[in-house]
Amino acid sequence: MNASSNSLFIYNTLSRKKEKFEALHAPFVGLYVCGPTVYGDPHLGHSRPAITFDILFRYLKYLGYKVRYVRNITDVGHLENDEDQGDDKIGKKARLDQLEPMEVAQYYTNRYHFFINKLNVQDPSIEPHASGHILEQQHLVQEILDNGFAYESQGSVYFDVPKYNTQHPYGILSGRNVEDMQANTRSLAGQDEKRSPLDFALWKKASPEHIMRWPSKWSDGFPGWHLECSVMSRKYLGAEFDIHGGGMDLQFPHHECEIAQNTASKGHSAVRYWMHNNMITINGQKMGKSLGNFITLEQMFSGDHPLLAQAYNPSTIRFFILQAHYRSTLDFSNEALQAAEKGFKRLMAAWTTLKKIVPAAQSSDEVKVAEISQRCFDAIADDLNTPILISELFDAVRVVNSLADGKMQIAASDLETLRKLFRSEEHTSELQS
RNA sequence: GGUCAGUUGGCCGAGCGGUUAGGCAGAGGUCUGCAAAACCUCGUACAGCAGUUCGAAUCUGCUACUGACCUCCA
Repeated sequence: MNASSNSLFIYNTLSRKKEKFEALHAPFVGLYVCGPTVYGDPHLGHSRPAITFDILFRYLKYLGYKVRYVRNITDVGHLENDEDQGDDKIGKKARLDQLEPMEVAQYYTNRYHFFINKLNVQDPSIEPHASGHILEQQHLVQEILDNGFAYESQGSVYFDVPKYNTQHPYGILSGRNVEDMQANTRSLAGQDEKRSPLDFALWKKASPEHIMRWPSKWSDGFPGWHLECSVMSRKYLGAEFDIHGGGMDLQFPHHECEIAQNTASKGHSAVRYWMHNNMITINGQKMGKSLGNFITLEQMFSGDHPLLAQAYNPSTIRFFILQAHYRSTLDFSNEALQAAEKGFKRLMAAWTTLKKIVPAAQSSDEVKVAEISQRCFDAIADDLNTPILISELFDAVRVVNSLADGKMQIAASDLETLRKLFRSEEHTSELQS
């Protein structure tokens, strides 16, 4: 391995530039990724961050870092809408189905694990639940109150965005400013408790029918959604850590609020590198809960959905996702999935062939294995450029097939390099079916 | 309306100032008998207009269109 194979450049949403990754406390790396809200089955869109950050997790470990990967489960606090008075997603589901909220959360957590694991995604190091950190969340609310960046109103506590903004810029991650937002914010119903429509809930008093509730000095209630990630990342990764990932749709308001909460309590943000994966689209539109245009992973695997021409293997889906760069949108279509399926099969066939190749005394001139290998590592190091990496692998496929045809010869050392390359792809990209 | 992305060959999808990305489909070929499979070879595309430059898909400006966020969403 030479120098470039030991580095990593990451596109940091905060600076809008690719930056060389430097661990804060090498050899340790802290990685936090926003996980699912467990009130429904995981769909194709959920697989993107899971796979993207799985690649990152594996590559960091390959580089020799000891990575603590924290991915949370949101099982409380996530409201139906952001008027900060809607129903809790889990609680609503529980009431409708006459279940304990934790039954709902457990059921969908299990389902999430089952389907995401099929995509060959490694488990995170820690998977904390928001409901298991209510006390810590209350402490953070109190800290922010003590520092004067929040106020209590009728049993609820809100973050004071305009006040915060006088000392720290609010909107640095998503490129917004408070003046513009104030001019453009829609007036939502039922916001009389808030001083400004930009303020967000840190603690909400529970209405009588709200079944998920905890006692606090302010009221019987529940924590605001944005709180959990600030609290759990701090608890498990420290007040400052390396990488925070998540979907682009979480950039605002979720991650922006997280930064504000951290800064309001500790005086500084916690995260060094912010990474955001783009969305999977369907007919050019974001696949998501709100539009109801999603296809669950279960349906993808079974083919049981009107839009699916067939069932797709988990490995096909993983390959399909990795054929696009994580920061680009990726459009779902049967044609694209079928193309991925065939390409992936060809790649795997070459790997099978490669295992049977017998080495010769020396390599033919065309067998430039070291160069291909180097380009693969350069690609992954360049902000996880998996599409380039895959295109290099297809160059390797051509070499492998020529070797099998006896058109080229390969020396033992080159053969080992080639096998290692496919094997490390197996480890970093898990292309093996 | 505000902010930010994007528009690449039949389809998907990289590239971000000069060199063939890659995959799928398609065409041609090889495999001592046909077909299939497999493998090999081939494609000169970058929304439009103007500009900068010796040179632009890549930089600048304008126009058109699409999308994301601004409300829950990975």
